[in-house]
Amino acid sequence: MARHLITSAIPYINGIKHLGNLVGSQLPADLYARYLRGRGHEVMFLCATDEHGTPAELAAAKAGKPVAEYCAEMWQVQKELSDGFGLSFDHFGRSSSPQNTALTQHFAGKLHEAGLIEEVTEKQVYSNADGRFLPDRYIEGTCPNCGYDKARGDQCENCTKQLDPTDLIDPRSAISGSTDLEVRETKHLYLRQSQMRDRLGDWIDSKTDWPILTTSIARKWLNDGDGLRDRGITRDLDWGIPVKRGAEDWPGMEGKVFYVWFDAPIEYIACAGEWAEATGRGEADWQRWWRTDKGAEDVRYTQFMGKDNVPFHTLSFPATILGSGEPWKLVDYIKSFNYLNYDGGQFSTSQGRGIFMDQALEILPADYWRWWLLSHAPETSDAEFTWENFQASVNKDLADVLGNFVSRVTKFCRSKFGEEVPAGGTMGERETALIEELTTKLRAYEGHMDAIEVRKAAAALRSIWVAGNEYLQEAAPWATFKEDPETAAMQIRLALNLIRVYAVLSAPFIPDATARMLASMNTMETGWPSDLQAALATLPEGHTFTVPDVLFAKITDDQREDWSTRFAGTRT
RNA sequence: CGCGGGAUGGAGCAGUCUGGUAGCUCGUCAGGCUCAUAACCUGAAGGUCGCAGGUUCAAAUCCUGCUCCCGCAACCA
Repeated sequence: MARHLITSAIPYINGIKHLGNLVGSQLPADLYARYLRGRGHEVMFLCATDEHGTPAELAAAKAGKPVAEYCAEMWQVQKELSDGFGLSFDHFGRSSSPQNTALTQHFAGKLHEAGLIEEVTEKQVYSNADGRFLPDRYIEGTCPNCGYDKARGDQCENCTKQLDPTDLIDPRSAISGSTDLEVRETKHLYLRQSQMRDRLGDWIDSKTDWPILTTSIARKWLNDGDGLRDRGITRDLDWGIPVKRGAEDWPGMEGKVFYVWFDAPIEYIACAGEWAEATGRGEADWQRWWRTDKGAEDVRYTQFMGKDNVPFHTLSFPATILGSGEPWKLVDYIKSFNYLNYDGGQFSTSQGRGIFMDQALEILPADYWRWWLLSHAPETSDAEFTWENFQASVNKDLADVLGNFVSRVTKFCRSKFGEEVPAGGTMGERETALIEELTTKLRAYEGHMDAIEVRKAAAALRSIWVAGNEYLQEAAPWATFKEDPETAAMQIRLALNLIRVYAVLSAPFIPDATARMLASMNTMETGWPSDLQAALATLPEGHTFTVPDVLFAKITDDQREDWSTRFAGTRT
């Protein structure tokens, strides 16, 4: 038994997440966590909401609520949706927690002691009407290059030229539209990542088993241009973690907060503290996951995220940890994902384009989404959601292959033997061959899951399901029953046991269906069936069961067309 | 010369690192079965692997050039 720490990129607080967000981090992380628990490992699976920054303030203002209240409400909403999708976090925390506040300030203090913090005075655009400094992206104006009148302060979307806010002609606030802007001097703290370039580079180079997507993005940032740049870790905002070094005030930094990307990854650690508090545990209980001097040296730490998050997890966060000089656990493996597109374009939170977590659960159970998203996870390139593909995959895999297997076995048994595992008969060559074949397939499934090859794991699981149908076709208990009821009983006994095995193996992908399969098989035996021979004899002769309702109803053409139309536009 | 990912039968993908008769799922067609959610099982047709060169006995796989798609480009997170 090993110990696994798993974190998913923490979703931003400013709204309900879409399926693209879900499949890029939380869902595959959950798959892995459930699998490892199923194999009997000790798992700590953490996630949280990322609550700081300008977008949170603006979203709260739009909702007409104080930002703290808005975040608390949205945390609740996201928590309920993650429960709805069966995301099995040990704790779903908040980056605005007291634990994260203290820890973020602690790290800043340590980095300061190590000489890795630099104070920089810079010029920033201030909007008098909005009463706030504006990030480059929130300044609009006319592009000096192409004349596009909605160019942003960081880049013109029309001609893609990179800009400085001061380049813009007739600049205005993207928030209020006000042109009453001025450039003010302000002081900020920079993390001297450039000092740690070699250490980070060596560390990345040592990760030869990481996905290409992960390491290539990291290397690009390390080597591009002048190399890794220092990064501002503070902002002129009201909502955030006050800038302090440890418990002490930071002279000259009054009224400023840490940059959201500085405190967000630290929440991975703080979240464990929140977990300990919420479950009545002490410091040692969470530190044994995070401090290599306090029991975490045997922990394997795996992070899940979309590709846009990679630089912060391969460079900025490790820079924070390494720079602190303290023995915090560094990530062992980073699994990153490309993007899921929706019907020819991007999912978009800001434009309300695509399917959002709440809408998804309104129309279909979580297992449908979990199965499709995971079996089509954008691992090697961007992937695309289409209703046609979704309907076809779900109907075939879940309804026809798995659901129908459960249905045909249980109904046949009920009609010929009653609702109990039939007695009699002995296994023959065909059964030996089946067990051998299933064992091979199971080892392949385990291999892909261990390697976090999500799509391959889904394909392997599916082929395990298919083997059941192939066996039934060959054994043909409906025919055997006429001349040799004892042998038919053995065949069905095996098939009923196979349902239980399928339930256990499928749990990481479709936990709700697993629960229903186990309930109908009237069993709580969920140990991993490493030894299939033994596992297929778990339900004894005479064990009662019930025929379950249809496990997965098919998606009809009418439903598909209806949803396709309904989700064609943007969310209102 | 900004960086990275991708391009394989109608659709979605694997195979590329470690060259050696192109594989999987869906769809299509044919057959079988009749226990089952008109489900299941078997078989077949269909691709020369974005384009052009090169290396080699042999290239989807290695090298060179090019085209197209997607993302990123550090103060959005």
